[in-house]
Amino acid sequence: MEKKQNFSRKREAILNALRSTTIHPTAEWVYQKLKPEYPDLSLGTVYRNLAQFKQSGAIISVGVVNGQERYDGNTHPHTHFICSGCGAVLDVPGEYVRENSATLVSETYHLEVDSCDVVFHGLCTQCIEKQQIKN
Amino acid sequence: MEKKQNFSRKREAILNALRSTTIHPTAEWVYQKLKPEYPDLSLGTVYRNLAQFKQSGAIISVGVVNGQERYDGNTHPHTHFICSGCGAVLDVPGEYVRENSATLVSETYHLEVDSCDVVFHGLCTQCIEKQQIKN
DNA sequence: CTCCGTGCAAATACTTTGCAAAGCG
DNA sequence: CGCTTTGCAAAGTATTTGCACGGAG
Repeated sequence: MEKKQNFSRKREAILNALRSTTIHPTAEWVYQKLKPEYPDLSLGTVYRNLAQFKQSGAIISVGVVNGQERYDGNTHPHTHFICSGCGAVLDVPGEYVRENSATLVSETYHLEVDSCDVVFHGLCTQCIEKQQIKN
Repeated sequence: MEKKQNFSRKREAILNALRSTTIHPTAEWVYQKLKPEYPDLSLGTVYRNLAQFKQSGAIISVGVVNGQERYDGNTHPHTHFICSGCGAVLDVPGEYVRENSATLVSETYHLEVDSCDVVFHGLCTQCIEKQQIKN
C-alpha cells in the first residue's frame, strides 16, 4: 500500500527548482532560490523533501562535494565531472563504461549491481584559466 | 621548498592501518583500531593526518558514505562497489572504463581531467542474503 | 631553542528531528 | 475531521580548529 501524499506547492517548487537547472544544487541553493517566492520556506522542509524525492527516485544524489550533498533532477543515467577547484558539478554527455560491466561485476562477485556511476575529476574551464593567471 | 616533517610513530601507525585493510575505513575506525595501542591518541590527530595524507597523495578518498568519509590506502586507480544496504565499500578488480575516456572528455569539453572514478552501487552478498530471509 | 606533532575541548558545518500549528481533501 | 506538510528551533553527527604542552634535533 502506497503512502498517500498531499499536494504541496512548496514540494512542487523544490522539484521544479531541481529540474530547471544543471548545476546540481545543494539543499542550501534550493532554499535560497525559492526563498524570495516563498518567504516562509524553511531549510528543514527543503531537506525533508529532497530526502523524500531521493528515496522515491524522483531525483538522485551526485554525492557529497566539499561537505555538501549535490542533487540532480535528471534521473537518466549520465556521467558527471567534478571540479576540484570550485566544486562545480557538470554533466558530461557520452557513454564511458564498457558494455555489460554491471552484469559482469554482478555475476563475477555475487553482488546485486543496481547502478554504475562514472565521475571525472579535475579542473573546469574557468579554474584552468584562473590557474594560468596565477602562474 | 618542501615542508619538513618530523617522524611520528602515530602518523606512521595511521598510514599503516589504512594500508593493512581493504575495508576503506572511516576516521573513526582508524581511531578505534589504534586506540588500544596508542591510548592517548586523539580523534583530531587522526583527522589531521588523514587530511594531510590525502593532500600529499599518500592515500585517497573514496567519497562520503552515509555521512562519513571513506579512505583508501591503495592509491592505484581501481574500481569500487558500495553496498546501499550496509555501507560496505569493496574493491572490484577489473577495468570498466573505455580507453581514452579521460583524454576524450578533456579535449571535447576543455577540461583538465585528472582522474576517473567508477563506482558500482547495489547490495553486497551478505545484504542479498539478509533480504531473502526477510521475504 | 625552535619547530612540528598532539591532546583536548570548543567551534563549525551540514543535516535531521520533535513538536505544535496550518493545510489539503 | 484525519492525515500530511511545514516552520521553527533544538538536537545530532562528522569534521575542523585554537591553543598550550611535549618531544626531537
